[in-house]
Amino acid sequence: MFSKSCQYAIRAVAYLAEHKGTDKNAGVKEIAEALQVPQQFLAKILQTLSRHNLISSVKGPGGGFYLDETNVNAPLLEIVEVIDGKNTLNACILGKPTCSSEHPCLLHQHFHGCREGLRSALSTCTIGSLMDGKSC
Amino acid sequence: MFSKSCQYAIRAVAYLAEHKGTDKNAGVKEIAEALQVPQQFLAKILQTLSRHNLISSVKGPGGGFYLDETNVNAPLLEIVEVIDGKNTLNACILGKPTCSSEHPCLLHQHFHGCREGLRSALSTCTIGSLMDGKSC
DNA sequence: GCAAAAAAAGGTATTTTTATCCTTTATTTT
DNA sequence: AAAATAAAGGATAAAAATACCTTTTTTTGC
Repeated sequence: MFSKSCQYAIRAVAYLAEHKGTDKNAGVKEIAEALQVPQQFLAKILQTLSRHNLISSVKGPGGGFYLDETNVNAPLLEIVEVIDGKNTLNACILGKPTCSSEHPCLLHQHFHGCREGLRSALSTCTIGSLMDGKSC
Repeated sequence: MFSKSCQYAIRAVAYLAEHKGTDKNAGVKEIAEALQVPQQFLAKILQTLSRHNLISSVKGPGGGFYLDETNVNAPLLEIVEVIDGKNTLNACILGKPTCSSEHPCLLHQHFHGCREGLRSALSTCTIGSLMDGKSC
């Protein structure tokens, strides 16, 4: 469903949300250790998120990543779209290019609801809403 | 969600089901062209399915793949398990090793229902039930 | 028996994804 | 100003997934 990059991205953002309010920023090293994921790989992902203004960063001593007041308003869906592409939640589960409600694949109806449920959760749930250990 | 191998596998089996009753067997070439997927890659997948007794095959002229009376009773879930592994429908959507109902990841509850819906469809729907162009 | 057909099997090649390394740039502290 | 810190960026490496090619085995029809 989601690539590892995307999984790491969502989890990293959740980490930032949970630690928002702390005065100090979270460095790649800290996040990677907390999530138990490869540090340099995560660094790339955080760069991408930062470039797309989904998270914020400061360089230098005491620097790291954090969420500003704009970041918290973005829905989680944007993370997915930035990392895995906008089509992730539209793709046919059997990879048929022609799959749609009009020309459903044999699993279409079973998967469609699932996908839309996820999409709506990811659209509704903002990055900020993950603060204080809340779920989506 | 499913690897391409698995997507091709399910679609190929569906093709066999739809063409069951025809007196002639379906060759790799025929199936690959019908599904618009790489022939040699599909050949490997069909081999695997055959080795696991999910489909049947005969070599030589007039040979090819078909479904026998045992094959038709297997649920589609077995295809998924053979190709992508038994854990496919249990894995956490965010890749957290510890994710469970007791320790849910932040998308757990939204994804859980989806996964179980799919699992139940794939368990209920046998290969044979795809004959006559039926869906799951 | 022989030639052709078609799957089985094994190996190789390509592409994509995941992961690491190393240098540069920006910032902060001393 | 110098040193330390941490992200940014570029290039490379390793692994996995996908795709292709060649040979072998089996079967069929002549």
